[in-house]
Amino acid sequence: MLDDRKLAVLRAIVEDYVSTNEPVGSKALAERHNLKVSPATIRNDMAALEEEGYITQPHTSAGRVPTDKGYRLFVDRLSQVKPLSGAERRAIETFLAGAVDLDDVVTRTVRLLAQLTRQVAVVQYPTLTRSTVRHVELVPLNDRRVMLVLITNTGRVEQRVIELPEVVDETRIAHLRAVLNACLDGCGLSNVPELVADLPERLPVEDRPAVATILSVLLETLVERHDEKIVFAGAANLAGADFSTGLRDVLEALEEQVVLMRLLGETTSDTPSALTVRIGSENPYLRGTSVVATGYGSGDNQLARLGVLGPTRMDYPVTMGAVRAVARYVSQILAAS
Amino acid sequence: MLDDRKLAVLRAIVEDYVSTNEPVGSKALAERHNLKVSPATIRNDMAALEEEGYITQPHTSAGRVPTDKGYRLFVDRLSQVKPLSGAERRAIETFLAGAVDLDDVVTRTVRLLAQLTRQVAVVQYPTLTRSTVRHVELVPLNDRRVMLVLITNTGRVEQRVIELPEVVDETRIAHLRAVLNACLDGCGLSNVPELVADLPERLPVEDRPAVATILSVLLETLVERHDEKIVFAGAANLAGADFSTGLRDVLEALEEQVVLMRLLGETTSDTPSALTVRIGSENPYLRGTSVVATGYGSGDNQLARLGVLGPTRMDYPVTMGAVRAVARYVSQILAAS
DNA sequence: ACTTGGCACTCGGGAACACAGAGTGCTAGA
DNA sequence: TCTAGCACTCTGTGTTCCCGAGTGCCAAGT
Repeated sequence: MLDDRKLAVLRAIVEDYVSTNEPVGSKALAERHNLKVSPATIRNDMAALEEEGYITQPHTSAGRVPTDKGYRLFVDRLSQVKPLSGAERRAIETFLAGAVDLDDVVTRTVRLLAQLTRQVAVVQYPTLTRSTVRHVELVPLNDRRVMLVLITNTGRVEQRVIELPEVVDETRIAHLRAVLNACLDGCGLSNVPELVADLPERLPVEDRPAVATILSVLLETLVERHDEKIVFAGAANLAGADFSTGLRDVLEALEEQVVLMRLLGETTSDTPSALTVRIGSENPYLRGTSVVATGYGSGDNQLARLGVLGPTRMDYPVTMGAVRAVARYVSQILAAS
Repeated sequence: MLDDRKLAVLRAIVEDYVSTNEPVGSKALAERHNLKVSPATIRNDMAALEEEGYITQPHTSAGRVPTDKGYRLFVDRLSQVKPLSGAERRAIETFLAGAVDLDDVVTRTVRLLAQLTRQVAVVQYPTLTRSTVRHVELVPLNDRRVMLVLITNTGRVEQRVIELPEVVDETRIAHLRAVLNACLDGCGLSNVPELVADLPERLPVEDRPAVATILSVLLETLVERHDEKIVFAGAANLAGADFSTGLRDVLEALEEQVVLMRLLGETTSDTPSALTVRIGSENPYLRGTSVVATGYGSGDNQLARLGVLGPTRMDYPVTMGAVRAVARYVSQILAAS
């Protein structure tokens, strides 16, 4: 049904439309791409493509525009990810290398990605669930308060101030800290609940109320942060583009953690580092936008996801190249630290 | 030059224009506000107001629109801050009370303010400079690495992983921690550099390289975070409004920490908790927007600033009321913790 | 000295209209 | 199967026209 030339025509339409933002007609196609055939022939092919739903015309007697289905075919079969230039790679590397802590890595990554793609970049913080405890710290603030600091192997630090039910002196706090660390050091966060389950029983009875309080806060920390933090950057890049769904909706979605989460999508367990492309109506919310995302993290344990969000009319090969490259570099940085 | 009636006319113009977003004419004014005079009289007053530069007409034979100068007069002399309703107050209180840590307080505050004012809310993190050290923690990660955690009295936690120049065993780390805390506990952050200056000399010579490394990172942390973190929310509220300067510029400014900082302005030392209103061209960048801001923090020590950013055509009394109220509540919350 | 009604004037914005140009679909011929 | 030609259909643009809101000014009234 779709011979090679028709596919070439579709590719040409997508490329032209992406670069010009104007419906593309048969004549312009024949001129710009050397397809070796006349506009009339192209018109026939276009009619076929439209019949199949890959392209559409905004109104009679205007050029054609790719549909979501057309972009999908383009991404799947007609294009290949465009690698970054050497200069860009070096820029990424040096920019990310300057990060001082996890927060900084994430902030730099999201800005970098926004600048590179000229789209809105979205980065999820490394997830807690798959990371392990590196250290638990209990810092006495005064005799009724301690600060709980949880440090993970991904460099993430969670802290909470805990109001104790009774006065507990520092040596007992220190003891508890030692016990906690002995118990949890190096363990996966998801195992923490079961590991601390019998802890109160192994401690002096007079400490139990305090321990119970501390443990409940600890568990709460793990649970609450389970819905992960997500940041974005590059909202200014939305100003130019026009969204079918309206700019307001997009901005609202960006500030809604949950929606953003859904848009980035789940890391598919089989091929975690694969690029996910969701085009237009394939998205759960925000039908008018496309999302290019991928997991990142060192090797086998994927930490979280990052990607960009933009209009369906985007340069997929370049965007995919940038997302993939940034994901690799940030994985590398995180693995090193 | 400007008698009471002319001022009343200006006030009416501002109020009408803010609520309708359309240039307001003499007839409509005479009808809606009971000014007891005829449209012709109002026209004369309007001519005088325009002469003085308080209002302007977009084109001949359209109604009048306030100028920045007009809004300025309105804010300074013709309006008073509108207090929030009881329901709103309770909503603020309960919403902010649920915060678990500093991050959470800031996030909740900025969202709350955005929702309350239907503008873009901006909140600066409590500044480090005026806060004091509550605790310094050194956590050995392995024999060549420690994590430095700095906890301030404002609940802020800074952490850094430090690569040591040589292997240092845990007891020596523990000792150093004790020394650091003895030295710094309760001290203002700005005093830290001088306080630690002679520290290496007071320690065994073999520890000095490690100590020097740790101290340099500590000082770096203080300096680097000196340019404060700023967050915003409610960008979606920009979608409706029209900015003379273009939406893109506003969005860019929002993501540029430095610009945002300048927009929020400095806390004036004499009356730190006063509301600052910058209208249109009074702003350093972003001439087309207005900023309503104020300092927050408990009592005499102001911690940072918060405020909202919107079009010059904004409801100043309501916005000012919301900003003031939120600043008070968040100050209260921070003082309690 | 202000205020008011009347009146002519100005301009923006919407409706109606024509028109050029791009693009298409179709058909007949190579 | 491709190509050339042709008639057709739109959109977008430019033009014109006109209504109406709103103004400025003047002369009369209080």
